[in-house]
Amino acid sequence: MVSSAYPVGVDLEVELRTHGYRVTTARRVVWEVLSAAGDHLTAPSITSRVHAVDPSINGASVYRALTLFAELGLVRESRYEDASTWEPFHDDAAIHLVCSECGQVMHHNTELVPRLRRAIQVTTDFAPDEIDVRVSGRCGHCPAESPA
Amino acid sequence: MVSSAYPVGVDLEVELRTHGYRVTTARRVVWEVLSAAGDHLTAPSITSRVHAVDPSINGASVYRALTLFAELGLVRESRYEDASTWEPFHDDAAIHLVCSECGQVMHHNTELVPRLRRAIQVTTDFAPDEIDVRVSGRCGHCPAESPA
DNA sequence: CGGCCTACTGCAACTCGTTCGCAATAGCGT
DNA sequence: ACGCTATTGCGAACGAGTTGCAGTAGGCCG
Repeated sequence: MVSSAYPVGVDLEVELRTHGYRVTTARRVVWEVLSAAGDHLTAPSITSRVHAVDPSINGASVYRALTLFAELGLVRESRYEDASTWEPFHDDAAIHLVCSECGQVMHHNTELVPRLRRAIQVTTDFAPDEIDVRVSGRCGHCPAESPA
Repeated sequence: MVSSAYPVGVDLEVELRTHGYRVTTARRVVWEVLSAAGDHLTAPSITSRVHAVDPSINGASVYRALTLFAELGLVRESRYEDASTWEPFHDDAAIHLVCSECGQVMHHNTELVPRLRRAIQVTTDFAPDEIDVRVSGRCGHCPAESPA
């Protein structure tokens, strides 16, 4: 249904109106920034990108928009390293590969995640909802650490 | 060699001395708190537990101790929800089951984690280091949500 | 066992991401 | 176009985490 791996095709206006929220400039710009990046962004970096588009949008409004989007299930907030990051919501079969050298976050789909979900359901009395997998390591573009 | 599922048997004194650090009251107390809990604790809650034992220990020292322990690989810091939590280091075959009702964090071991590690190694050019799996959901002790 | 060197601590001020209250503004239904 | 009110911008407040500095205490050496 969508061109990229992300569900960026979500119609923000419809989504907002359906739930009785107004479509405002601030919300539109924040959404544009998120969709354009398609990846993990920290709130401060979202704010600065938003400011690049429209400096009159206040930082607080960015936070409010992000919080609202999260409530609507349009984005997901996750706490990685020293800051929280936001990204368009995606299927949680995708896991996060975080390079400790360059900090880049990649996504990887694996059927091990749904399998993990089933395993939990079967072997424990825990009812799984979201599964968040984060792998730290070194990506292919970063040189191997020189041995000590 | 320990009663619980955690490697609390790590000898802090030896660990510190080996690396040329001094064994101090602050460090000992912080370590006690971590070992006693054996589970995820936020920095503020660690601080208050430390204060319960010895109110003269400053919050800053707690942070410094935690940071040091992390460098020594004795504890792991992870960012969950709205705060960072610390826990005694354990094998990462253990995944975290976080109950969204009562907030309790349980651990669960599964061979799917090592398998996931291998899968990443084989199918990507990413070299995995730590794997952190966090599952939100509802634990067996919390009542099912009443249907809308 | 006592003294010295310096790692470590307590304190307090500071940074910075995030939130909140309130008056002004701008969506949007009519 | 008008008016109701959700939403914004602003600035102040908040809280976690950090830092510099002077005093304290760990532990090595004699």
